Amino acid sequence: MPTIYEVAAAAGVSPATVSRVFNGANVSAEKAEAVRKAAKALAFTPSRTARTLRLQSSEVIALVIPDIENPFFTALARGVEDVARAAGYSVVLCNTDEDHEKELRYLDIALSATMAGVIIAAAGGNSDLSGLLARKCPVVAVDRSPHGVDVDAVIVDNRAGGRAATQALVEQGFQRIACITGPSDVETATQRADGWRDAVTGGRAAEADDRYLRYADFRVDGGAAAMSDLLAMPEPPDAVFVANNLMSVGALRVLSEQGKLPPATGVAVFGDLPFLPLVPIPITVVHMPARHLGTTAAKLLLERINGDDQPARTIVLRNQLTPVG
Amino acid sequence: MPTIYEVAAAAGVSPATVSRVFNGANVSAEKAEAVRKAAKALAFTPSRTARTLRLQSSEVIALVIPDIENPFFTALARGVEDVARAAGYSVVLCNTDEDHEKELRYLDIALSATMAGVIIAAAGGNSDLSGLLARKCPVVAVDRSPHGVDVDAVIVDNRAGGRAATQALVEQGFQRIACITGPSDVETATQRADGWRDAVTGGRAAEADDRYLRYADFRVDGGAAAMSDLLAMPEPPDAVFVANNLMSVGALRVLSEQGKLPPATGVAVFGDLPFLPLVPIPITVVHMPARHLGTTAAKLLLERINGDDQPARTIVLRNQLTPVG
DNA sequence: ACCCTGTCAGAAATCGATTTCACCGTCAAG
DNA sequence: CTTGACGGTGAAATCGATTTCTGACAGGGT
Repeated sequence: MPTIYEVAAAAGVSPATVSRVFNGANVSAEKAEAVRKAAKALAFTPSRTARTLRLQSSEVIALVIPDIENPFFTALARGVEDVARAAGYSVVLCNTDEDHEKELRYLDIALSATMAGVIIAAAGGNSDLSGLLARKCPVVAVDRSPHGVDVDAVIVDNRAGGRAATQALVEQGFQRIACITGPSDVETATQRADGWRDAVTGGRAAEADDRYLRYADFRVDGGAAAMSDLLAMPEPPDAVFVANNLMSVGALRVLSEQGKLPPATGVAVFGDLPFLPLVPIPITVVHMPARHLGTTAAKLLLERINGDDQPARTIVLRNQLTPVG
Repeated sequence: MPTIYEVAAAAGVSPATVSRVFNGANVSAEKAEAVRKAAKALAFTPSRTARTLRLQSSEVIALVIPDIENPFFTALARGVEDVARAAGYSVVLCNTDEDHEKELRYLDIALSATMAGVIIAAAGGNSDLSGLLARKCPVVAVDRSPHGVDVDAVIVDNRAGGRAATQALVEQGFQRIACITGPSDVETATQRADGWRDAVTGGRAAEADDRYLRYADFRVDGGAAAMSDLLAMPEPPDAVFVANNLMSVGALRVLSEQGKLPPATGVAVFGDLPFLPLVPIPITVVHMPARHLGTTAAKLLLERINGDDQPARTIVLRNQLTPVG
């Protein structure tokens, strides 16, 4: 790796001048030309590390997500990426696997590498953003807003979505509507379950319908296990609201195995499965604007990076109910 | 961000001693204790940037992939991640979107941030790894081995897989077997098509069967467009070999729309669709060991990082043919 | 003539951690 | 009693780019 000093020597100028050439300061035309030629000849690339150390900030933003194998989060990542790179920033993806330890490690890296900012879909429960906030590192929460800390957030109305999805099942005439949701320490999971509870109890007081509620892990196998469990009940449900996309794959798989696919069983899902709609199975889907969540979060973050310090905002995007199949 | 100097001052020692405490060198018990206490009190985290600058290397490896929304690559990423973090490395994901410019930019970053190494599934055509190689930055190619450069590679036997998949269709009695493959400048695409050609021509000389060959883009919509195109032929194919997972989604979607789903049409796919097998559609799948590709590539890279400099190796993993549905 | 302003460019300080070098004790071997 | 080895420590150099400070020089106004 050639350095700025070698370029300077080759061009017969000082390192300061080389730096100025690359940063658009006042340099005479001849020297600028000489520097550019020397730089090309040496295949010089300025060291980002040195630059970051000196400037105490880089043009990299960290995107911290809990499950890289979930298409929802990858679509969201694309949204973040599009906006970020248009503004000259690079995005590095960090997969926490819903694990607080991994999450903390990545946040630590973001901080000690003085990244420009962090967009985070927090792993379950109480993510520790105190380090970032104490150092005034710009943070935007997306999809899930971490417990108790006051940061910009871009979310959807999980309760309303859960309610609408469940309501659709009610209107289709199903009687015993179960709910498979995510970990009880993940906000989106409990809120979607709340929406389900709203709809099944209707105006009436809540009965003991939590018999039909299952907490799983937002993953395929968890959804399958919960579905099996529900179907094994003495009085099994005749419909199910599944609180995320991956779990619905597991649930449908089990229903398929037991010959109870829709329309025999009512199914409503929170979130899209981009690779699902091959075959006409009549299910209800609450569409998640994944990419928009990402672009919006990225825009907020860029504003913060550029010095905006108004009080934290929460942006709630709409999600649409669409029957599929 | 407190620095090592502030910790040193608080603990009443020199910065050198603080560094030694954190790097396991010889320090007396009392001083070590004092340093640790001061560091805790100040919430000190050593600056990775400064460390990287001084050591001229970091514990971060870059994983460069062409499509983050393809489950194959995210599974591969999980494999890389597992191995890397077990060895104390962090992984940053870089999505090139099959775009050479983006790819080059990320490789440039990897270099100028002195990352420990790069694992790359090259965007189509001739990826420029010369910068990395000139600087002796460890590189491992995965899934696709870049044109002309001699680096470690972990791949599957695309031609054999394509042949086996197509052969299965032949044995099922289909007569006019089409092929939808990826961009013609992506090695895996042409190799899989070669395998298809092997099987359809059997022992005989190749006829003009390229009428049934379509180059698409390895994405859902491209697969759909190619399938539509094929079905609009005067003598449409009665079976199709689709060279990657996402395109098969598009193809199946079109077949579904036209009421020609398997078994009416024969379908064989190169690569798994984790979210596909909900409904029993009889298709043939060439299983891709995505995660294994990732773990293997990561292991090779770690060996290189640790100084192994034997000649470049190519590891070919097996892929299994499995009928599904 | 004199001063002021502005442009251009180099020397040197700076960012924060690591590491070499030098030095001081202490203890064991000769 | 000397020599050497070794553990412990700090001062200072180092990694590579940026930026302040400073000075040289040119041109314009009075």
